[in-house]
Amino acid sequence: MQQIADAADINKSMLHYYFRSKSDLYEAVFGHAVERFMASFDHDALRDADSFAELLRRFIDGYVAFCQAHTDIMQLIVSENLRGGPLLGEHLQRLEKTGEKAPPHIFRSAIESAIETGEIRPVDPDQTLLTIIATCIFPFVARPTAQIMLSPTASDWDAFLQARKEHIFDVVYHGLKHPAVSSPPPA
Amino acid sequence: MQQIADAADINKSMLHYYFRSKSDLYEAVFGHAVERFMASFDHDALRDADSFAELLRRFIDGYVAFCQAHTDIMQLIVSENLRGGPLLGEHLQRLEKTGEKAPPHIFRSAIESAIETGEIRPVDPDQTLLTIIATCIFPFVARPTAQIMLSPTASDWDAFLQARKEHIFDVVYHGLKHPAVSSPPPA
DNA sequence: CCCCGATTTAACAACTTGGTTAAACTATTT
DNA sequence: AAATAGTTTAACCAAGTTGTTAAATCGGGG
Repeated sequence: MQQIADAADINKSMLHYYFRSKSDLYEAVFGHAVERFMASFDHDALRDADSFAELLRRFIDGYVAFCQAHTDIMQLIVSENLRGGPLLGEHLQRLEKTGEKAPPHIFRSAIESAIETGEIRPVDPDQTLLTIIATCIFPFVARPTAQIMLSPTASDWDAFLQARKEHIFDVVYHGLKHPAVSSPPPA
Repeated sequence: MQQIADAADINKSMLHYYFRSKSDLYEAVFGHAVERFMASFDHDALRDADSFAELLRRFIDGYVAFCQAHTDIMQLIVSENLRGGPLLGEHLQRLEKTGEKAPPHIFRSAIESAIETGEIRPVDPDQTLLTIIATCIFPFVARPTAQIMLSPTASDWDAFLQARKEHIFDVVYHGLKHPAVSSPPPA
């Protein structure tokens, strides 16, 4: 608490004044992180995409960029997940009530639409969503290992991420789209 | 240390007797976890696969199964990664010296071969490896969130993982293989 | 001007932590 | 039987933890 107060350039007593206990403080911080994290699913560029391919590309770009810019937030959320995440329940359900639709649900329904129009193969939307998120987030979660085992050194990390966006889109979209046809498959 | 000693059903003094300090103990445990984790890349079933598709399928099955059976090991490794992983360097390099080839490298060269034979498209092996690992591990890293936002409740978690193996193979292999041709592409 | 909330300061209490120490006891080996 | 390594017990210490308390200080609005 002392260190937190110092870093925030306020007084330790003030911390207890506004946040009764350390766990209260953590919960507040975590709630803030969850909101920002969820909001990252839902930026304007996603709304005016004329194809699923375009939507997917923008989603990947935005998502990786968010993790890149706010590594701390992402780490906090992953960390809470690793712990078993007792707080996740409350906060996620709170967001589902507040916003009409939780951000990831938007993308999921986009997947379902794309299946109906025949742009992509019939896949499980949940699994697909998880796959996309996983490929975007994981480099940040396992960054030290990735940097040791794969080629990228710390210096060209940004370049690696740039290439990653393209790779994810490339592999995932090829993995989802209908093979060699652009129209819906035979019923 | 007291709790650890109790859980191990030994005496607290014994812990300091064998492991001088808590960080020594942690390092030993972590090293053990790394070895087991790396070994999971390298099981016999991988060696006699007659196609990249079969290799990929077996790798995914084995990897998800490992995470399922040894969640604690995986959590420890991910956790250390999140912390910035100062220990990862030593242990990973130690393994690279010991074993002739680090396990993930085997799979990477398999990707390269499959590219040469034309079974799959020319993709970045590093990125591809990271993608496959990410899709396998991430459900465990983000399990609480996944269970809240996606359909699976705790009871059918195993069924979800079973379906996940198939989904990963389905999407990733479709994403990698050459579209509609089984022979190498025109030079 | 005075009051009141926000803020600071500093000391303090209760408790947990990692780690040490010394003495006694046990089992095995020589 | 004697020596030795492993093991237990229990008390203890220094440092760090969260959290509390009370008094002093500051700043603005009625």
